[in-house]
Amino acid sequence: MDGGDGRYDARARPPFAVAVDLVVLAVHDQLEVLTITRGIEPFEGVTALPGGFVGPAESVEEAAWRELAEETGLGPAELPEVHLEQLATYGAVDRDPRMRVVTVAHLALSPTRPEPTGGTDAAASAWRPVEGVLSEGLAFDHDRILADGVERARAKLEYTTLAARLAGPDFTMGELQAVFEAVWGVELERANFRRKVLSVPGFVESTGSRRIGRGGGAPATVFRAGPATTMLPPLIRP
Amino acid sequence: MDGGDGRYDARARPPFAVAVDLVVLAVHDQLEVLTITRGIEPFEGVTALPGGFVGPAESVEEAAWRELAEETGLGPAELPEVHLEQLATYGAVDRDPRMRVVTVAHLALSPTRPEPTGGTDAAASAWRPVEGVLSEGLAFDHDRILADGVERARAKLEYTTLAARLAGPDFTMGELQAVFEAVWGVELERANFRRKVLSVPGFVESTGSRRIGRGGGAPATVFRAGPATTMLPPLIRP
DNA sequence: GTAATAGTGTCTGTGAGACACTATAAA
DNA sequence: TTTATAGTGTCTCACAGACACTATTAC
Repeated sequence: MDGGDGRYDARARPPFAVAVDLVVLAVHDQLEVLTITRGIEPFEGVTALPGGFVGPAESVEEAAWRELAEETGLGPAELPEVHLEQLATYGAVDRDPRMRVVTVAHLALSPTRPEPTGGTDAAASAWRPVEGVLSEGLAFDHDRILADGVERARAKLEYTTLAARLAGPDFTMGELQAVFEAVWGVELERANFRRKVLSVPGFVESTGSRRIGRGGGAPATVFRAGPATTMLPPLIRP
Repeated sequence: MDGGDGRYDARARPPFAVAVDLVVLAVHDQLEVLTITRGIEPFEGVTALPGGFVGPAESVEEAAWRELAEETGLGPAELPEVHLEQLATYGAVDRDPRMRVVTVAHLALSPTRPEPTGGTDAAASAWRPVEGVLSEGLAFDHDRILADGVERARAKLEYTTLAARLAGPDFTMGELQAVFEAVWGVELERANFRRKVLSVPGFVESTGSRRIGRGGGAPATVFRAGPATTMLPPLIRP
């Protein structure tokens, strides 16, 4: 790790702070992201991603889960339903004007859109459409982090079964298709989509019940996520 | 980044060190990785990945390129031929027994296997087969980092044109196929492989010349890497 | 009735996999 | 000659995309 050259003295090193930032995505009608409005300088009043510093006694992964729980207000019962993975690390020298901060960004995909009552400043948290947030801009380098997170989510829908988690505890085939269409920003052919999803073993399971959607129409079979995690061959976006 | 809660004091924070570690891969006959043998405790005499600390005035990415140049001895002329990308960040509390170190691992793919004459301890650097290194074990959590790096490389060959860079400045179709087979550890069907590679626009370009390989046989067309970076549809490993 | 959604059937084109065949080199 | 590699041809099967058709609900 240090190249074995012996140049090692903890006190002599300048202070690095290590943080985690979260790209928390959910689908309502469009793709939405959990944002905060900063209450202090720098970037006071500007939209930013939730996050915080990694504590001395917690791993980076533990810090990400802790921040996720704090910002969403989700409890131990609902948190396991959220998918959390490391996204990338951002370490430009001047990305934070206050001091040297290296942040490990994480991507979270939530089946629901919990009211952001938790966290240290609840009123400043809000779910907002990704498209609007990206066009209006974010504090620090959070524009790029959000863009990278959205791209990761888009790519992961292609070869994993994560969409079934994003679609909620249960869902109709139309609702699952709507998740793909919202994340990818495209329209899919209904019949081919259904065939593909049902052809992947363990992607979805029928619950046996049926449900009628908003605009009427025939009752649809209700599914839940199955045990599979990957899709082979993938479902490639058009 | 700090959640806007104002709990901010650089001096009050415990010292985090931020490091970069490198998984440098090249294909000779098998898939090989650049390793060092640690000269100091902890893990003195144990195989490890090259790496080092991020300096106060350099970005994480700059530190990765600097370490890559130091460890491989490659100069400004050859370094651009190496593919370098961020792999993942490892932040367990006790991953380094000396102090809290968060390391940003990077993956490097080199077309050649330069003699590791550079670095601070040249004699301790060596190219070794990935399979053997993984079975013998590595210092710190470098086992997992190497395994993650190899898996990333395997996945990237599927949907990018990186194999053409790994195959060297120029290569025959048989040599390019050998790169895929070494990284994936499988055998591919020659005719179908050739057709697939040639069907991707910009994957490879013919140089016009021909070359005869080790075991004789008909002279083969020599190719070089083309401008394309992605493969659609992908070349999926069996 | 119309509009909207769910579910199924079917045709076509692309491409991967398997395998056969010819050509050109070294030993 | 044998052996090894390069290059091409062809057949089959899986699957994505497009589109048509019926069924069931709300209005």
